[in-house]
Amino acid sequence: MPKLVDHAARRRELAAAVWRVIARDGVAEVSIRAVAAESGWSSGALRHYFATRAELLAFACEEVVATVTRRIEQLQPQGTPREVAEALLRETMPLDAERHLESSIAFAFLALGLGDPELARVQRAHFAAMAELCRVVAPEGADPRRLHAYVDGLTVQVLAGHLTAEEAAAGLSAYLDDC
Amino acid sequence: MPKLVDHAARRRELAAAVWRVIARDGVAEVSIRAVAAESGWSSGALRHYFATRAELLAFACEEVVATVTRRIEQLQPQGTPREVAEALLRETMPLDAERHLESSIAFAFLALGLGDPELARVQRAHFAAMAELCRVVAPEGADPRRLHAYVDGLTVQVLAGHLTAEEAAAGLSAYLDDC
Amino acid sequence: MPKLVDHAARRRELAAAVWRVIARDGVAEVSIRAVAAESGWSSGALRHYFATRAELLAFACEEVVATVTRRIEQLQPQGTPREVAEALLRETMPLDAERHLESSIAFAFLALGLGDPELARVQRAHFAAMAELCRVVAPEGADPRRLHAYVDGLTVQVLAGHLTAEEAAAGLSAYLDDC
Amino acid sequence: MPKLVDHAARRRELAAAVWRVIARDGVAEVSIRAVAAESGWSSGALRHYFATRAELLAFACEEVVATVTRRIEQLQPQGTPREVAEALLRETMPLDAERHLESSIAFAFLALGLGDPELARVQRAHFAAMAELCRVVAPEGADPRRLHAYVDGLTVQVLAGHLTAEEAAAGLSAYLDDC
DNA sequence: CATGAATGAGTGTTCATTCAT
DNA sequence: TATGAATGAACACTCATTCAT
Repeated sequence: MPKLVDHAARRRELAAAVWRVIARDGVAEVSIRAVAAESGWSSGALRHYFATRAELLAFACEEVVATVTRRIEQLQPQGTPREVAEALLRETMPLDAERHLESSIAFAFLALGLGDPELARVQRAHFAAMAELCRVVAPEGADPRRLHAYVDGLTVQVLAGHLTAEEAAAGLSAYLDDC
Repeated sequence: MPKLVDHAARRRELAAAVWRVIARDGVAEVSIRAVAAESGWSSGALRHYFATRAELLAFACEEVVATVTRRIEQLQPQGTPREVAEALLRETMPLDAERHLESSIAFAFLALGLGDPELARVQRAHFAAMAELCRVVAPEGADPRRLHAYVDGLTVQVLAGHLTAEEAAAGLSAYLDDC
Repeated sequence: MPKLVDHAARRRELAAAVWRVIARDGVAEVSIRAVAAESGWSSGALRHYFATRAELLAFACEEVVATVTRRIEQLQPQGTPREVAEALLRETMPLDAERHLESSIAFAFLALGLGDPELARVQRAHFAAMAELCRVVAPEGADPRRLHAYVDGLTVQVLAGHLTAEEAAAGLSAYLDDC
Repeated sequence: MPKLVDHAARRRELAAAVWRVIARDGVAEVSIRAVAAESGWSSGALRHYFATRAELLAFACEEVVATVTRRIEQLQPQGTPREVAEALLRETMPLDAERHLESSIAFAFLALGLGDPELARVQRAHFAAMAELCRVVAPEGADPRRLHAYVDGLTVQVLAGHLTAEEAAAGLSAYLDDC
């Protein structure tokens, strides 16, 4: 009997290594060798779990989105609709170190995806999920699409260093107040 | 008598070649060779104007920002404050082919810049200029920072294919109406 | 009770997989992995029957020769000596799909064998067997070595696409007529 | 002014390195790195003269054929038609070290060419040229195609180690005598 | 100023081989 | 016996950079 490996778990482990490389060195530095070194496996070993670099990147991108989605689905925020909306939207924004990492990875893939149809597909699904979330949580009378664009704008500005996390959080809070 | 070359003009010419490569093949395909071929110069010739690839990229990024800035400064839109605001902000958004190209280039650099301090510096200047523009044109009583984030969010969503140019333009118009 | 495996049969089965790979993809594409996939066994399983890739190739080469030899030995062609000669020699030439496959495999190994002593040994035995066959079937008064060289020349020219199977067959027939 | 290199000469120089690798290590050992090492250039340098490995191989193959062809065209053998025929045909056969090298290279490419259309094209041209030569020199009443096949058969048997150079030469001589 | 030759390290990918299970 | 996980070196090819001319 051969040694058996949980492929799905190993793929997630390798995707996490991709994230760490992106976070530390930037998306331009993601190479098979760099991910192998980061994960502690040999470069050949990655081949058992991802046939190509593109497949690895697509999965790593999908996993970021899935991670955020899972977290939001498991949250059962209590409170007024206004409080629920703020709690859920904050989960998607780069307001602490972990969420900043997630957002910067998703953002890096976004730029990469401009030239990669497979990544583009994953990302459109991501935007659609965010649009749906905004539709659900937007206060009565507020335009969920405007909310979505505003949240995305805050996110970009935090990632680019134009806003601090606190400024973005305050912006969101004020926006919801004004609806 | 030495041959005299207009360094600044040549650098702009090469930056334009960078843009064309990004637009056609994606930011991952920008190499010295590709830019040399696109510009019609030899790869060695680029060395006289940019010491390294990083320097070339930083300048190409700076030039995108400068181009948008110059265009806005030269515009003298007529009409009500509301009309002026919309006209100027539309100039910064990917609403036609030329502006879409500019925005996607700036956006590509943005993702790249997450791991490159020099690019990050250029981009922060860009955000600061946009913030200033929003401060100037925002309707009385409206929060210019909220406007800025909203416009950036619309831009990202168009680039990612989540919104069409028309939807983004309509969003901006409605937003200004509501202020 | 241990599981019993007919090693010789398994080795022949794997050799046949090698042939199919050569026929479909060319000799340069013969890898352990490709043969494993083609045969339906795991790559590790091949290790029990062939210690190295070179050993596998040598056996696959030997088997081609042995297959042709067995077929010829089992034939009991009827007719005049002239008819017997033609029938047996045609068995060795790439005149139909199956024999073309055999010949092209033997030929591929021949080129490979120029740099591999083990393959070279197998191939010299092959030439010796063909020489013996020609000695037996050559018409009285005809030089069996000349016949052998002529048949080999026809074979090469068919494999290289210089002659069609029909032209080669006609050449052989005319040659035997002229003896 | 840049350093200028005679591209055609450099390509021939690199093709010769390919030949030496084939002669010493076999056709399976021809890699860009091996040719680079054999030629004394860096692997990157080869890229200036051949865009891909396939291009390098095709040129090296073409050059073998061209070398033989040039040598035959420059020969002006004296004597009877019988003597001229023998002299020219001997030039194409592996009867001395240099010609053995040439033939073994051409032969190695032949096996490779079974799976490479570009090489196959070069080789068909080679066979056509040989067929033409045989048509020109074949004694009156002799079948030039039979002569061609016989010469090719002798060549294969020498390369495979089945015949010595002397035996092949004697075979050719006797064949021409018998026409 | 401009060229293009040259380098050598880098890329993704493939591979034969080893080995614990 | 058989599996498939794992390694690490090899492959073709691309690249930024250097430099003699």
